Amino acid sequence: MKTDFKEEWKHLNPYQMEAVLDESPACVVNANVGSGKTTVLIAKILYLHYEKSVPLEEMVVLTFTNKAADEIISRLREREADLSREQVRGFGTFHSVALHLLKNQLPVEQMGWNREFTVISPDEEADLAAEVITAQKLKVKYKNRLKKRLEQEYQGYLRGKESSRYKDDLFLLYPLLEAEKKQQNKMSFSDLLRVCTELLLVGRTGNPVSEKEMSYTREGRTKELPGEYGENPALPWHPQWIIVDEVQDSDALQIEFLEALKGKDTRLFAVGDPNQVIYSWRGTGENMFYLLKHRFQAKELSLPVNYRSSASILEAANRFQQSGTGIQSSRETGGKIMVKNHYDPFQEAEYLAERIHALHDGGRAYGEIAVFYRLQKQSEILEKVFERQQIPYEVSVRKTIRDIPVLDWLIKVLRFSVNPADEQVGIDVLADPQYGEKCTRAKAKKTIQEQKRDSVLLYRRMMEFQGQEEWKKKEKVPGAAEIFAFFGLKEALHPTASSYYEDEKLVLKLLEKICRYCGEKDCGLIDGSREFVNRSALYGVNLLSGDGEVEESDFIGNHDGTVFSAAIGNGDGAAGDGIAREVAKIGNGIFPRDTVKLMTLHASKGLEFEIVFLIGMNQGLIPLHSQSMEQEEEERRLFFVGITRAKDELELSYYTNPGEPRVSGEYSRYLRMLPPHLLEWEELRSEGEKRSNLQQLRREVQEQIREKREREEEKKTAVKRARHPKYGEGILVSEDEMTVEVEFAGYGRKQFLKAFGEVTIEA
DNA sequence: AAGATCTATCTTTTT
DNA sequence: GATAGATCTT
Repeated sequence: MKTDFKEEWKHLNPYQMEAVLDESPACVVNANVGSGKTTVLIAKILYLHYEKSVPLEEMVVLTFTNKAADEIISRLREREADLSREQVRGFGTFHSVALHLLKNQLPVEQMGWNREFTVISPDEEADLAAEVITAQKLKVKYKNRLKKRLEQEYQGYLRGKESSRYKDDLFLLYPLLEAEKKQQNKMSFSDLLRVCTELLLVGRTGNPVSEKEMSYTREGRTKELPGEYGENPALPWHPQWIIVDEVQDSDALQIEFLEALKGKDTRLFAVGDPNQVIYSWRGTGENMFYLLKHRFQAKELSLPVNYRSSASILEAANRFQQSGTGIQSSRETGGKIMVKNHYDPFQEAEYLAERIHALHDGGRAYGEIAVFYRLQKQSEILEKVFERQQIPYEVSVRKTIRDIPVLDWLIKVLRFSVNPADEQVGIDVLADPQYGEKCTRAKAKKTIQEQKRDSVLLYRRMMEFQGQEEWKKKEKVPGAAEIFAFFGLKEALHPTASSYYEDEKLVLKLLEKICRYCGEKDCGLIDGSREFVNRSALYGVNLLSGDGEVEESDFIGNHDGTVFSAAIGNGDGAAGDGIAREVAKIGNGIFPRDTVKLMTLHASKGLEFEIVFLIGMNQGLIPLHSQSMEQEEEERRLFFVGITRAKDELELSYYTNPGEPRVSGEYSRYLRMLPPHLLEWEELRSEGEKRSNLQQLRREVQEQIREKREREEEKKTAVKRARHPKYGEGILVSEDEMTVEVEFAGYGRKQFLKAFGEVTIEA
């Protein structure tokens, strides 16, 4: 085995080598863009494991996304085919590792939860908070922004600030909410990290970081904890190594988790790039990289050499590098960066289609080309035009199980089944207008609180689930059809509804996935499904596909739930229900399909392409209007991330007539910040802008986009139920001034004139 | 209940 | 820098 690495290490440069071999107590690596960060990370793990005989189980490898964790594990598996799940139990996102520790090692009971706890999403936490507010008659302002407030002010609460920003009862809500979560035996994302951190700190002595330095620990909070772990001598557990990827993205809670996890003999190795902080608006601190270095008195190494981009692209990027000593190029030359203007987004899309065709004819694969933009909605025009021009493309769209109503509901059924203490999710299931028991939330609550098992089959089955002795055994995992029948799902999915076939297929697929998961984990259905639903909460999830399988008309995504929904340039991409679109899997940054990739600048982070078009380089778009200096700096980093994705060719373009309210017809000042000798300007603005075919294109595309938006709006509006004397209860499909359209189970869709007043719509 | 005032959102999205 | 929505003031 060892010789393999010697061979591989020949390709490492001295900086990379130094990082791999470093064994300082704490080390942070300042890794420039494209400097082989992941290579170093993997080499380091392999080095420690094979050369230094550190068992993989003694390493905790933390990433920020599931995708990154999956990439590391799969690269490891290339070396060691029979790598077991157990061996890499410490590899994953901060949250998934915390979950694993809470489930398997830490005495979670001491904090008021039970080992069978489930994980809830921020949405569910906000819903629960709203209920607590009502029940306790709290005065909380801005309830429509509760989710955001809950998250934003949590740090302040933990740090012992006296009251919330708006002088209301929010800080009274937190402890009540926590009590309710304990009562219902469930944890939010931040609970996972916080509770895990606190338990790791229990009874700890001789730590490099004293508890007083823990910035979130409130006076008194730690004292409430029991002082020791009781009879378990293995605790507290500390790994030999902690390895952190993309450390610039960590937040305060994550740093504290690191501090708690790090024992006095634990070594810490963290890699990151302060120039690629583009998510600080969602809570990442600005200087986490240096904060970490300071906290752990870490040695700082750097990876200065970029192996990705041409010399001219790097010279441009260096003007936007905000920290560090500049990126060193590994390539001698590079063509100029093209700068072009277009009349408007339509003309630009037409131009791009033409250019891409030419590139393809010249031997470039579609998959080597990407188009980046600042805003999600900028993809619409490109999509329509590329469809017409027969350009195969994929757009990055985040899709998860939660976006598919029937699966969202099914997961909730399972969540309640494995944790009947979760009253809230039970109510969600029974009161679901589409798949539930056609009852109000109040009635569902009564059913659950009074445990009226006999009234509703579904409720009874959910309550009986955990009692199925057979299903506790690992050798008795049932098939999907058996579980389907057990819950009486056929009835719930309305066998006569037009959506039944699709729903049933999706449900069975997910159930099969769960059964397979139990097999892999070698556990019974009860434990397996509890773990599965928890993972699905953290995984954003698309767990519908097995690895690598790509089926037509299927719904497949990679592990972090990102799906590149594709249209293959053959007309209606958004067919039917909008779910079963043809979709391709991306994993590990490798795109199996030969398609042009369309994505936002944010989504481009971590990827690379031979040819990159960065469009909409207008003042007010790149950079987007920002109200603070910090935000403006982040816009610059975003641009930096975008241009450094390109290996060979970079083309920037702007509109002279953007046609959007906040976007100026001026080109971005960022273009003036680039060294002029690197740019080649081409004036494309022509009279062609008035070509009639282009005007027709504009009209048609705008109409299509308008329709698409309407359809989406329709879908978003909550499902309303309607009642008709003859057809009974149905689901409201659409409504205007004159008519209503209702879908009835068994009768299909019917339209009615409002004036007749036969149909009553529920509020 | 109207009118004044405050706040966040125009954007990006992970767990 | 305009606007929608919630909250506060009267």
